[in-house]
Amino acid sequence: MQDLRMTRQRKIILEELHKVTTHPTAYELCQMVRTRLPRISLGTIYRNLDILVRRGDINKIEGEEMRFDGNICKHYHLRCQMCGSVEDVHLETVNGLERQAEEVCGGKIYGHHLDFIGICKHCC
Amino acid sequence: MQDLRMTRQRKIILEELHKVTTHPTAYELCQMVRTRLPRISLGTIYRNLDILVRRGDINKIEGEEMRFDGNICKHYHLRCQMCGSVEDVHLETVNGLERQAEEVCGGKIYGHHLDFIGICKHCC
DNA sequence: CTATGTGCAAACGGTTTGCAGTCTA
DNA sequence: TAGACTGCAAACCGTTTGCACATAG
Repeated sequence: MQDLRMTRQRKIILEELHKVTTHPTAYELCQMVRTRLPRISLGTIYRNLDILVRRGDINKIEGEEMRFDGNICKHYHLRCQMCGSVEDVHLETVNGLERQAEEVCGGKIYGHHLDFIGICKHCC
Repeated sequence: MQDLRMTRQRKIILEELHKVTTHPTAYELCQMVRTRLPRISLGTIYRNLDILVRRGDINKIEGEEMRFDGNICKHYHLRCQMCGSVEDVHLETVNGLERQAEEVCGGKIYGHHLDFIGICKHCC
């Protein structure tokens, strides 16, 4: 990864993502950023999110559509089947699974993602 | 879910999916089915996969692109960062997580998905 | 017989990219 | 001042959908 500049756009994208725990989509984040940079394009949002993910500054959450997470501490998520939201689950992450999995299927395992499936308390 | 017909197409899609443990994409499955039904359309594949998922006959695996799993027993997956494959991990699933998560964040939690991140033994 | 299913092709929607001009370091 | 970055618009590509015809039950 070459010489990296901190542009006004990149800085504000990161700031806006750090303001929330809602894991916005690129489009939602674009709306948030546009309150401060009205002319920013969705393409710039995507390009910057990609760079920030590759630098490890933020996390990508895959699903029906991509969401982004400014919290890079290990944690789990709850996906609400009702409203589609992705909420943090403040639970101790399970240890030792990687080694077990490696024994069972070979290869090199770095970590795991865990999503709970259910209905969030807001929709219940 | 109304009156359900077992068409030639639906039957063969299910059969082809049961033949493999590779979690094919809709397009890959279409190629497989076309060896037996050369004129089947991708639209029909998608429509049938959707019905089969809703009936609980197969599972949908979300990610960069949708994949489908003919094995409906609870199990985990290894996502290879190198080749993009999704492989089964024959490991006991973790129990009791749902109750813990429900205590912590409320709502109603039915289950969890767990994906290991790493490099499969084929790419290592 | 009739509602469900199919093939086809066009539409959709999230994401990526080419380009010409801009701005950070 | 060079090369990274931006806004814009078009392209991309996986998925969905409308339609006229076919077919399972």
